[in-house]
Amino acid sequence: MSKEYKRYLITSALPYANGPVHIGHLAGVYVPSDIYTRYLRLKGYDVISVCGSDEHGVPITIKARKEGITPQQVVDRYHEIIEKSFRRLGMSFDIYSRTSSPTHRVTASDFFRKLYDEGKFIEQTTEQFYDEEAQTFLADRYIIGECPHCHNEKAYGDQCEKCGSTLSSNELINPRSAVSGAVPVKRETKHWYLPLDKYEGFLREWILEGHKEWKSNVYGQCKSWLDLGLQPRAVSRDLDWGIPVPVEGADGKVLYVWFDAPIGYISATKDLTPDWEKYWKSEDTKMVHFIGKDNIVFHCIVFPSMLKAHGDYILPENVPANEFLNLEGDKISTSQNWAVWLHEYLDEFPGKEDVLRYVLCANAPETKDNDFTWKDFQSRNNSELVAVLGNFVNRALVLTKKYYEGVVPERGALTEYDETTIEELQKIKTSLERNIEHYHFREALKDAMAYSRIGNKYLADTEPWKVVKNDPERVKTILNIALQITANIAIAIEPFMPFSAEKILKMLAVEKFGWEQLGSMELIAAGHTIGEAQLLFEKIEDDAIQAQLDKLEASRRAKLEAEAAQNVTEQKAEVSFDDFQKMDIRVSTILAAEKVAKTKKLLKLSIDTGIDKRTIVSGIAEYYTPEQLVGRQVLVLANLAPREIKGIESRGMILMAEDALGRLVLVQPEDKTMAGAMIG
RNA sequence: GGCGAGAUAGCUCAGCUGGUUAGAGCGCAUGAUUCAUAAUCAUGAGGUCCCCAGUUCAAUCCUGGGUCUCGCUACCA
Repeated sequence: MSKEYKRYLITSALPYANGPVHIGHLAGVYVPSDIYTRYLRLKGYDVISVCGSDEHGVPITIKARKEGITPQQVVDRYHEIIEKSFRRLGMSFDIYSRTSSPTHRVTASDFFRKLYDEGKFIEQTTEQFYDEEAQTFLADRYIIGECPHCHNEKAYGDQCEKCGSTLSSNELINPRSAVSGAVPVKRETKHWYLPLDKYEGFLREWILEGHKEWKSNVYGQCKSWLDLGLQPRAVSRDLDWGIPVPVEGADGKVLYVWFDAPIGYISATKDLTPDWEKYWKSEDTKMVHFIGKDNIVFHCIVFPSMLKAHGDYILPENVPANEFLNLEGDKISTSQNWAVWLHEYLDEFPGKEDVLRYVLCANAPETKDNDFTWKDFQSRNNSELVAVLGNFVNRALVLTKKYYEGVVPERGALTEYDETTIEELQKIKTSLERNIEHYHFREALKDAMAYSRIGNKYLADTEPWKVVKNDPERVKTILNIALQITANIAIAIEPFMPFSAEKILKMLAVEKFGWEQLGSMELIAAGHTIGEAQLLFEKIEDDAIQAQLDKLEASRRAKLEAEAAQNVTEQKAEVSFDDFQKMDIRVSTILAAEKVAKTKKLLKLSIDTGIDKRTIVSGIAEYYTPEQLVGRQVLVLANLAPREIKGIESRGMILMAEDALGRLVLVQPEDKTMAGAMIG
């Protein structure tokens, strides 16, 4: 696939405007996207990079309701935070737009209308829950009820946050509206569906045959979906926040957020340039979507089907999706406040934008989920950026100041060693380019760092501080070369660390170079006077790292405590003593335990209840191994009606305490007690 | 259990379409050095390339089976 392209269109997943951006977003999408874009620009290509806030959808309306403000106020707030923090990090989007913009409204609306007019949708009337008091249809998220699995009273219609089950609102026990509290009724509503199944053949051909070079995670996911068979997907919703469905009689209906969001790429381009069609409708444009793995289905299956249905637009040439970044061993979680937020980082580490860019690129989850740790952050800063890159640049500059008052010396005859060094230096370029063009940014970054490593080695081997004593002419050549290497570094690191690249240029007192000059030994003329030397990076001490670790721990604990306090369920209805007496709870001993085959959570336990020996199946395999359990005493509700689980008759229930996170802990007598002892 | 992705040095990762002694950075050890932010440079230690079987003259790479990790999904009194 070595097609020649005339221009590039880079898109980065639209951040959802219900919260700020964290390092997971950056490592997965934005840092790689910016590296790629900056590289293409340096090469002088016609390239535009578009992004913007995704501002519609139910979660934003829920957040607004919770805070007692309008959805527009929610998105205004986060749009500003996100845009500003992106800019501060040096994200070089040509435009950062938003889906609540007028252009987008028109674009998305027209897009829908064209497909509608051409009969590309299926219309279907279904029954949905309706809140008669608030006079509105209720999305699954807006319905609260009792979870059929764990009996949590506050389960949502799409998911129970306590036990993690995926639900549909029909399954909820005692459903009620989150809006008014009213009992919802079923009412008919009409929606439009995009028949994805009709595009299966096209997608198969296009992806499975035409794009075998896509990353294995992306290709594999696509294949999986295609093999499972695609279903029509609804493109509208009953909601009052979003883009109205542009069809007569569709009052109260908006475009479903996944339908309108990717069109945001198009409207952003429109806002950027009147020439937007050139980027979206010419086959000689190369479009690349940078996304995280959670977005693969939309960008590889749904959006291409939409574009295909529309007919005027080109398709992405590649979709280099990254995996997820973990933080200190745990999943990044907004709700548990387990994250490093970009805007906070920028405030707490002023002037260290490039350090974050560097670490997130060096550690990007390109092939599998990866872990960000503050210790690694510190180590990469101190032993790579400071010790290798910053140190070399500083050495070259300080030596020049010291020996020549900052005037670039003439280069004389080259030794064989000089020649070898220069050759080695020039070899890097090919690898660096290939790696960036194949989205191997981590490797590309190593290549970029190689210039400094070679520089350090060159100085160590040529020892100008010694040679200067008896062969000052030779030192001129050495330092000239060292300065040329420094200038090369400014080019090579620009896509990755634009701030530092700029600093180097300023210290050298030269203008920005183009990519094609990489490898040249003529970047700075002899006789040129360089500027003041300053440190590119500074060491990060242990206490700064510890402060971050403490902060993480503290914020998570605070969040957990707050949640736990909220989640203490109300006292149940009063029972009589007789009711209680009906329950036969006994101290029992676990005799044997084994995992139930083909399940993740179930253990089959042999129990001595004192009355008899029996089998109980219990869902605690995630918290206890069979070995831990054998011999332990537990409390068992013995006279619970037997129930068959996975083909095993379970007679009784092991009593367990469940914490706010749904973790289970066994309840057991404080001292060893006779099996069969009654609890009462 | 189903689907997808992974499993290579203490850590984080490269290894293109199978081919002689499996690589890099960090960390560690020893030595050199002092221009430089106690930075640098050299050398070294450290690997049953998850396990088993198969295909092949040859397998880290291909095939089959298994184990473990992550994500989605199912089950979860």
